[in-house]
Amino acid sequence: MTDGIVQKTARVTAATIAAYTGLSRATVTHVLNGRGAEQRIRQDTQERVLEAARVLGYRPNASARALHTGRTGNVALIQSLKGAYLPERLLLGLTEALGENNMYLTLAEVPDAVLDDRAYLPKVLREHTADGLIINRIVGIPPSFTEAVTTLNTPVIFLNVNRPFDTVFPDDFNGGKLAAQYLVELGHKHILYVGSSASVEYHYSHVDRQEGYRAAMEEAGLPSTVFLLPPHPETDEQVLKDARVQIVRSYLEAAAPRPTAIVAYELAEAMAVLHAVNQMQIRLPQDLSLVMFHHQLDHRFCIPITTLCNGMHSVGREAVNLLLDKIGSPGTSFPSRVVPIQLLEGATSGPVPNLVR
Amino acid sequence: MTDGIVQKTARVTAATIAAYTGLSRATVTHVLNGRGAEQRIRQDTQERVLEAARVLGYRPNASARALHTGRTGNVALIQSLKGAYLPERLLLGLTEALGENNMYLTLAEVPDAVLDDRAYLPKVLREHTADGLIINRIVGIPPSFTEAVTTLNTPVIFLNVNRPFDTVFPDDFNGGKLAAQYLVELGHKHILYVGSSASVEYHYSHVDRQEGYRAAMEEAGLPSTVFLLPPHPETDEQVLKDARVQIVRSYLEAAAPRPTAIVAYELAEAMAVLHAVNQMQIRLPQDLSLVMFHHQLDHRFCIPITTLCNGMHSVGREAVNLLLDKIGSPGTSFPSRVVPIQLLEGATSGPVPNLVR
DNA sequence: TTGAAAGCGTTACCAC
DNA sequence: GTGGTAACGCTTTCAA
Repeated sequence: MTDGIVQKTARVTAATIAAYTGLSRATVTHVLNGRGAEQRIRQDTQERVLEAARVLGYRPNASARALHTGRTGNVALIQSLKGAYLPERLLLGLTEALGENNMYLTLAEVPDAVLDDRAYLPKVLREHTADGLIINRIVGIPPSFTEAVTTLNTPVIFLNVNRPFDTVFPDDFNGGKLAAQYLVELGHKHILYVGSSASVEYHYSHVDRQEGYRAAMEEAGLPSTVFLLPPHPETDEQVLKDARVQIVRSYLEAAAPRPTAIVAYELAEAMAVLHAVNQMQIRLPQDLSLVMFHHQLDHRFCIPITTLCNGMHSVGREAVNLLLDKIGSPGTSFPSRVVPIQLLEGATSGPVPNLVR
Repeated sequence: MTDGIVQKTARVTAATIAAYTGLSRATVTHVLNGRGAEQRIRQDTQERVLEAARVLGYRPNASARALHTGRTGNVALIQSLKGAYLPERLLLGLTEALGENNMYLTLAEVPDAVLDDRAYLPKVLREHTADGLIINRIVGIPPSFTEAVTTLNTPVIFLNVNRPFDTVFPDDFNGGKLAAQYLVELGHKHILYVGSSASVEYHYSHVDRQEGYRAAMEEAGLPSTVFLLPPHPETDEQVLKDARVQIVRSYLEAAAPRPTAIVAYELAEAMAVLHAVNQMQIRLPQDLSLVMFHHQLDHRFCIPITTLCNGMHSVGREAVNLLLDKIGSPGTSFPSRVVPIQLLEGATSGPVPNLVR
């Protein structure tokens, strides 16, 4: 039982293997890193090393390697603690692409207070922890923060904001066009866009989706109508008092002619429409088509809402590619990558009702 | 302009500061680590060091520190790539609690194929990358994987599975009880539990929620009725053909007496009920109360569904606490921590209709 | 083929 | 108060 001795040993390093096999540290690491053949190390020696590593339960120390290579193998995702937009698909795209490059994603959430305080930098930026940074704050990034980050001489890219360089974001303008074009194609003439009001400055997509819709309607020679709901509530108390269903209902009841199709800014607006329409005995998709922007065709909704999918999986993958490019050529700026939005047909959209056609 | 020289220098280390200030490396690190007073270093010397660090843009190298201290400051979250259950609240709880301990969360998603292959361990387990591991696979963890992980002599805990030791999970049994008790309290006598069938072996909560419901009904001297839907679809094509709304509707139309309240296993079941009920002109909450299990009172649903909240934020925080305990006393097993489920009242539940009362 | 040795940046102990 | 120095575990170059 040769391995009885080492069973409980705390740390197994390359040196442990060297001692165990009676070889030198260099030989061991050569074999361990697959450079055995290159270094013309005897086959049986190689096997001896590998076997020892297995028996001893050797696991290379990532910190030590990082110290030597200057690469941590980590990418940090930085975002605010509260207002984070982090759909699973995005996370999946990020980790998947990083995994393919033998890297990890480190989550570094930052309290809003810290983000806004010019003087204070979060720990992840004060240390040298990651080979690159991905900034995923949706709401306006304070310029002071952006500035602080860019002076850091660590490669940085941004996610889901509209910037000309070093950024990955979905093509919401063409997404808006696509939504309208799809409905026009189905024969709809009265297509309503339902957005959310107070948020025009909040995120570029509020503008872009709407503008895309307008552009497509104009191209089709159709009138565009935009209806903005009050911003959706943020606390549990507010949401209980929320009257958006009522507001949509009043609007639709008064609308003449009543729209036969609706483009909703996102899930919250689509749900307001859905509930209002249910109360009014309007059936989807027979009487009304409903499409919305979302990050996937959500299976949990049972009756899936036709979705303009903002391709968060691709956004994640592209972000990694862009960041790796930046890590490869430090200091260079790359043009932003705009990810197309795709239509995923659900069960809430169809041809225009006969009545009108 | 003294800092003109160092502007573009690639790496700034403690040695750079030492050279810049003309002090020794030791003095510099003493000051940098706040041991200045303790080491009785002159005030102006300290300021000189701090100023230099600021000017030079010094950021300590985490790998070097990790190498020395033996602690990486990272915790790895391991889960399958596809079937991941990762609500934002959980992530928030994890990163928040880790942040308070100056640690980071590293995401290591693992392809299912790898998880199931006995021989192959994912990179994150083959290396020494993190101080502890959190395993978050919902569906049955292959025993071979669990075994491989526990022989790793890195502290490991599990999340959202039902194990007696080293695990954090929500108290779904008492959650089920709470759901029923709440509705009984409101005067309901005919309370239906709607679950999902094929998944009884899939996750303990399928059993526990249902059993909790049964127990509470029995205690109240009321009959319990369980209706199981076919498992919810996984692909976009299947979801379009999904007939669960129809199934719920048929069931409710035939039910005598018709339930006045429903406990849904989770969002997918609640949505099936919601759509069916809408089609049948049954109003929530006047004619029917609906509650479901979920990780938060979801604001995007506009009409929020009364929720049995499985406290993912607390689960995340507790998980970190437990893991830090394990890191503190390696080798020890701790009893699992069961996080209570809380009722968040939405707009879909209320007193039993007068008719019956 | 194998071994010796330097160095990555940090910390910490021990002299001065 | 301050400075030298060893050690953490790994990689890599150069000799033997």
